[in-house]
Amino acid sequence: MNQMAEPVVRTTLHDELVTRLRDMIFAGELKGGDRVPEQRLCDMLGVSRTPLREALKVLGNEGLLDLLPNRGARVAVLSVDDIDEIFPVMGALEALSGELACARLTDAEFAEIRALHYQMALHHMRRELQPYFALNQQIHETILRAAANPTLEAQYRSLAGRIRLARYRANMSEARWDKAMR
Amino acid sequence: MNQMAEPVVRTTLHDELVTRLRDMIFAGELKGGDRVPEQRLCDMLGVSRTPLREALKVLGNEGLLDLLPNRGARVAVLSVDDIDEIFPVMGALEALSGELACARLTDAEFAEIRALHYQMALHHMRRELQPYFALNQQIHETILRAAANPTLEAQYRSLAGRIRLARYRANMSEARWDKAMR
DNA sequence: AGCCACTATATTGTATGCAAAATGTAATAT
DNA sequence: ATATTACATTTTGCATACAATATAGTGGCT
Repeated sequence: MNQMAEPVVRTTLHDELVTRLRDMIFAGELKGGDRVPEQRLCDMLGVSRTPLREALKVLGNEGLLDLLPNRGARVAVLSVDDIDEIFPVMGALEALSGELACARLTDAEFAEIRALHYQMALHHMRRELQPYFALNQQIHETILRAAANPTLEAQYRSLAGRIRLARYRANMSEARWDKAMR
Repeated sequence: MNQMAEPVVRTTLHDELVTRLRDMIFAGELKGGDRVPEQRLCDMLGVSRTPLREALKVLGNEGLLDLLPNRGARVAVLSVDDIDEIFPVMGALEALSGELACARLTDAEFAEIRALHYQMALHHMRRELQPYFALNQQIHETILRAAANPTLEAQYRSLAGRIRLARYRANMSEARWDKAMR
């Protein structure tokens, strides 16, 4: 027994459904404000209502769905106020993330991030929104991983997910990543 | 119709159960590492397993319970590493909280907090743990409310709840509230 | 036509039932 | 006596069934 056995990935239906539904929301298959028709989803996914509803409760708790008693779930819609509320919190978490990461990063990794950052600044200068956001996210992911704090990661991802509900995520602006980077 | 009607508090069983179980965990009726016997709880609370299980899923997602597939839920136990992981995140949120609060506090409110803070320092000096923690929490609550950011509040409370699972919450130390206060 | 009451339908909330998996126990073998 | 297997019991996961609430459709009325 000198080889580590494959960890058995035994999963439950509702867990699967949580991630599945999350993805559907992010992919826009379930759009903001839409009702979430339980029965239809059950048919689509080939499961019964019980696990699906368990998943809905979890997503409701995460803020991705609004759960109205007796009136079903709706995909959350973010008002401008909501966004203004979430951004500072994400900012604080990013700042901490950067702080923790700095203490652990090797020079090589740090250099890589600097390179990504430089490239991102370039895209920004050229107003190339799409690549800019892609790099931006990649940098955050890298820093977050380097911070090596699963709690932080979970909290951040949760908020990032909510923000993704907002169609326009313009001005995830410079001031913030400067701060996040140090 | 010149008087605002009482808002109808129409609640669902699983929502009720989420808060109920949370309280039971905080009160220590369900202790760390214990199995959570579904059937027994159902009998105690007079509900069926369906809403109870929905509540368990939510609490699992919050990190208060560990959900083991096919093996039930256990009240989460926090390792020292877990705590070390959570504290910096809470610290960051507290810092933000203080920052936001400062921008909104009236002089009177600020003075009140200073008074509380002074009193707390006194308790600390005299090594009166119990009153110290009580005041500490009161101050945090006040600042949190003053920050007027429900998202921040929710995130913070979630972490604070997890921390409450740890029996010894010694050294929620000075360095932190200095920072949180400015 | 527009508005209200009423009925029919659909959707949600909760309870129950059943199969699969895990836990506990007793009997057997070493 | 310890370890191991086989069996009985309990517990979990999921599906279904039933009751309560909301939605929508219809007809009558002003």
